[in-house]
Amino acid sequence: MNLKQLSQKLSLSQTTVSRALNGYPEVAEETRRRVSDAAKRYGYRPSPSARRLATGKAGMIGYVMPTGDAVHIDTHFIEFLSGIGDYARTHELDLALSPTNLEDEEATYRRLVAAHRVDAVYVSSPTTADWRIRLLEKSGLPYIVHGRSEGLDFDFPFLDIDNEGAFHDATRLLLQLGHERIALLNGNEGQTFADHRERGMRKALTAQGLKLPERFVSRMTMTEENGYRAARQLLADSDRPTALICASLMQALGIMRAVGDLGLSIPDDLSLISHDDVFPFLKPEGFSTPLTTTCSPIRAAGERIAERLAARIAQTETGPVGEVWPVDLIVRGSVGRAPQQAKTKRLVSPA
Amino acid sequence: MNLKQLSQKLSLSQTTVSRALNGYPEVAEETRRRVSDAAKRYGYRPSPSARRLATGKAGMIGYVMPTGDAVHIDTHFIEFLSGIGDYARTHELDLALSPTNLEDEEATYRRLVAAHRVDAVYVSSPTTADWRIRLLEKSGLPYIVHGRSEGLDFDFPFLDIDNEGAFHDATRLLLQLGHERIALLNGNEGQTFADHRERGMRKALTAQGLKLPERFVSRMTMTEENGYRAARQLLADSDRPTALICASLMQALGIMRAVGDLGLSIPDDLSLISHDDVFPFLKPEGFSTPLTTTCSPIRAAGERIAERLAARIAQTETGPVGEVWPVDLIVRGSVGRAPQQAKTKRLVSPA
DNA sequence: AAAGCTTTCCAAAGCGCTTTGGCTGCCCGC
DNA sequence: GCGGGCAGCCAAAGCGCTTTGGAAAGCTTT
Repeated sequence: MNLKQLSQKLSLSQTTVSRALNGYPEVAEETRRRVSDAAKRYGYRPSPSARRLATGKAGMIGYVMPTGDAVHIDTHFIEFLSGIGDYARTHELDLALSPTNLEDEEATYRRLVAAHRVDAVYVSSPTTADWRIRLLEKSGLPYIVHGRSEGLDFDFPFLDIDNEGAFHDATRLLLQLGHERIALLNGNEGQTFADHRERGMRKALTAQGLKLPERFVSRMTMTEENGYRAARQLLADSDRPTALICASLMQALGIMRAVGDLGLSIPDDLSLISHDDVFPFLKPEGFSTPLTTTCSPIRAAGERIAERLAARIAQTETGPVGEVWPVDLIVRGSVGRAPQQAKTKRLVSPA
Repeated sequence: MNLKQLSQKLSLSQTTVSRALNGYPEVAEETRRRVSDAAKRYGYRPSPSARRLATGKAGMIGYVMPTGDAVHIDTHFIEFLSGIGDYARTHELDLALSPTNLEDEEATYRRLVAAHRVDAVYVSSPTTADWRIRLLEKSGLPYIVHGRSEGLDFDFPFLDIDNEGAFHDATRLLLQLGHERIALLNGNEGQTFADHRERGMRKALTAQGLKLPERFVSRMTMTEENGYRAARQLLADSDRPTALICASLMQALGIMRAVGDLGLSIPDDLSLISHDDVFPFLKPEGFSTPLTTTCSPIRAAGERIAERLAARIAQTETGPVGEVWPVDLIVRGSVGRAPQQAKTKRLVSPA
């Protein structure tokens, strides 16, 4: 069933039917109802290709997917993708993936821009002064950055969560509980989200006249393995931290294993807070010691980005609109008062 | 630059230019050369939407991506996707993802089939008597299964690797080295690939008059964590195996960690063979003890599947074509002769 | 030399939608 | 009672490609 057939059934012109269905104003309400009823009854679905040809839109949003040592983004990536898909599915949008290895990444972006096969692009995991953003900005192709980038001399549209605020609040909570030696297991340096989190933590510490010593911060690709390693090292020290904040549940898993291996316990010996991007397969509330988290569903972000991308394609959204989502701090069993021992030790030999 | 403009530059009709570019026979070689030269010079790229509208093909291959607790497929999935993309990129094909949660999976498939928005579909990780295959077979939509399914009453097109042969050969190698207590850390039951691997192993053992006791096989989602757990348990036993075969590098990582924790060494105390799907970020030859693997690049499979899918769309391939790729057994440092101790023990108290 | 093939090209008709540029009534104001 | 404005509809012209149904030219065949 196509437009022509449908319009004949209704004894209307294709124009009117098309307009009725697409919500144009110059059609009587009564007619619009008739049309959409009929469309539903006959199961009419407009052909995407025809629509695309007529409108000149590709009906696709593109993503350059780096494949290679970026494995740590996988789980996040899949979940984010799902969010995009949730929206795309219901809005005549498709998701086109352009895989690339890291060396060809720039070429792949250029091709994407030149070939004009996608209407919009999204960029994930931006780094400081990210060249991809600069490239897209010049190209004129609609885009949105998931995250932020610093050090660029122009503004750009983005969606980010308040990483700084989240880690600030988490740190403050630990301080209120009497912790003074708090360590950070962060993502890699240069990743904006990681830099922001560290900044948030430092601000909270500074507000209490405390510092974050370099031996208490460790930056890494956020895997379980790396979390384990870093935690082992950190906790082996006699002057070990009494609290730990980490950037992903994967790291948290590693940390908890390290804690177990060392015969320590959470939260008695160590308070732990992790950021949680919300994976359906990993629930911090289900951990043996339920985990306190700063929590922001990455999937919802994907959905929102798709929505905004659609708006940018339709030109309903323009300009360097930035959106920062607040992050919830959800307190569960993994945090507690600073252990007495630590206090004592500090009295004996103050920093 | 579109077809019309190009044909005017060449003083030819659109028909001829189109045919020249698409390799139709009724065009003189000389003309074809002129045309493709000009196309290159002017940077002509046919509009996908127009082509799609004219041909009635969607120009897309679809994949229903389950998101949820299937996290263990992530890394494989991304790598496979890259392979598909490698082909798709150069062949006017796009990859459309339809994310779904497990409950809606069937509905998502039905929608995909009904909406007619993709020309072909691929199915991954088939299980025994997989209903998705049955559904697609009925639908008439071209599809290919990555892997196999048993218990269906019809044949279907697939691409699979010789999982049975691979694990058969791996087991035989271990037997030749004198191992008699060999354990298996497999994927989940019901996953065809896992069943095939177990079968291959059993056959090799049976050929030597040996059995695979149930306490020596453990089936799991193939994560590092699960590998670690299973290995800890398996190796804690005084009657522990002298060799281990596992189904993925992730498990192998966990196993190696368990071996380290227990103060054992590879290959002196334990020989280890893993299957390797070949990830760019995880090289078994780079492990501290280089790992012996049965090896088959999953990315190449993705590429081949895209190629065959294209052929099926073009009707150059029809019928239930099955393709089984051989798997290489690559011997590295992680295997050695069975430890003497084991032999001795066995002499004292034979099974 | 006429008829019949081939080879090589072309004009034009779609594919199914959107959108431009009217056209027709009808109501309003004067 | 007449011009202007507006709501509601339509015919037709694309969008850029593929493909059908010739047609012209050059050969071969009888």
